[in-house]
Amino acid sequence: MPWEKSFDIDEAIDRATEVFWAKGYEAASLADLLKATGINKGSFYNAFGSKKKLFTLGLQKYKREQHKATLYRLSQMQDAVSAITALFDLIIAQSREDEEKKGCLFVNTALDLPNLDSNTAETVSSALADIEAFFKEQIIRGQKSGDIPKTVDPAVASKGLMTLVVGLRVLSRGVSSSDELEVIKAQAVDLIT
Amino acid sequence: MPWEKSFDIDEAIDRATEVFWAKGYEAASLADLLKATGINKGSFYNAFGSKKKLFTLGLQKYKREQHKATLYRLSQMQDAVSAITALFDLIIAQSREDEEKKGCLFVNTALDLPNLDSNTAETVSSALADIEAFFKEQIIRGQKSGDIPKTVDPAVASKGLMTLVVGLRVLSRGVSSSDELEVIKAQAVDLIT
DNA sequence: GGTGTTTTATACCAATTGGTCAAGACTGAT
DNA sequence: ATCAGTCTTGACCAATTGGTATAAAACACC
Repeated sequence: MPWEKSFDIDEAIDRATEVFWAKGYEAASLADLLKATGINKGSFYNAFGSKKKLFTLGLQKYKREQHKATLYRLSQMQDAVSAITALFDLIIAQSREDEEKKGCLFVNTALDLPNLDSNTAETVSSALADIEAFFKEQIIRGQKSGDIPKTVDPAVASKGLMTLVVGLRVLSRGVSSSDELEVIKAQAVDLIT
Repeated sequence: MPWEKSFDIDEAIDRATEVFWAKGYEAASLADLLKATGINKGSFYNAFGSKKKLFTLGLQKYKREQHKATLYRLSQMQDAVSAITALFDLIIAQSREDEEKKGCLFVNTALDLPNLDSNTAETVSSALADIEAFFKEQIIRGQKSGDIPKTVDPAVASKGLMTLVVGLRVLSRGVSSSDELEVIKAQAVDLIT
């Protein structure tokens, strides 16, 4: 009976998320979002209700489809040290290709948390907790297989590695070059060997 | 001959900087700045010329009066390890007292660099470079006095410590509790012992 | 061909954005 | 007392903010 939606809602969310990602929630204007998604203002509010709802939607979609998927893929690697270094390599590669210097959606949002709602805070916190948990699991796995010394404290080192990731993504937005990011990766490797 | 300014310009800059600090450059509205400084719009433009100029002014003033002064004070401590751990203690203490969750002015600005001018980028980069240089000097000093093992690479570890500081300040804005920040400090100490 | 729905386009809204300007208020020197 | 020079004040500006409303047109199913 009804007319099917003529635009791909999922793709519209992705396009909008990229705008939020690059500019931040506040600075991403409605005009920006409409241009990026290519849909009309009326359709926009019909489909998403408000700017904030779309942001929340995009954040959760990203977490589900990109973030978790990436961590899972890395956790399937043969050995723990490879999995850990692969995450750093991935981030550095992304930074190198990231011409808009968007950085990381979660880190960008994390720094903006005091100006956002508690709902968002929880999503971001749990995303970062996922990264920490990934590191912790890999460290324990590495210790079982003998690749990582028992002297490393998984709880401490995993939080340290997560913090390095966060810092890395900040620096990648205009402070440090790829070469410098490699040094940080070297430091991360030092932590677990 | 002229009528003296009825407000303290230095204090106005400080007040304004706190607003930029808490909200970011874009999100800090003119109305916010006027309310915080307590001066009138006309006087504002008469004194500072524009929002951007005031931001630049505040950033440089902060760097000069707070940032550099703190690093210098810490570098005067008796031993290198104390100096390094004192910086982390200071940051954690600041985070605990920071009820507005402002975080760090430079880190906040660093993450916003793609949306700001190259002038700002340079100021922020050099502020972070100062932190890295501080760590490097202290590590070298610690190695001379035998407090820090020679196996530590000053160039790598100093960048690692700086990255940890940056990450810490992001997490302090709503993700991690003070206790968790202490764990990160423990990781930092591990790096140089 | 209706019916129900979604699209587009446009106009509109109050509030806020950063910024300007002229008029008046004040001071110190003459 | 007056004058020059600076400061403060408040009105004013166009543009933009997120969001609503409304019309007509486009479409799919029965």
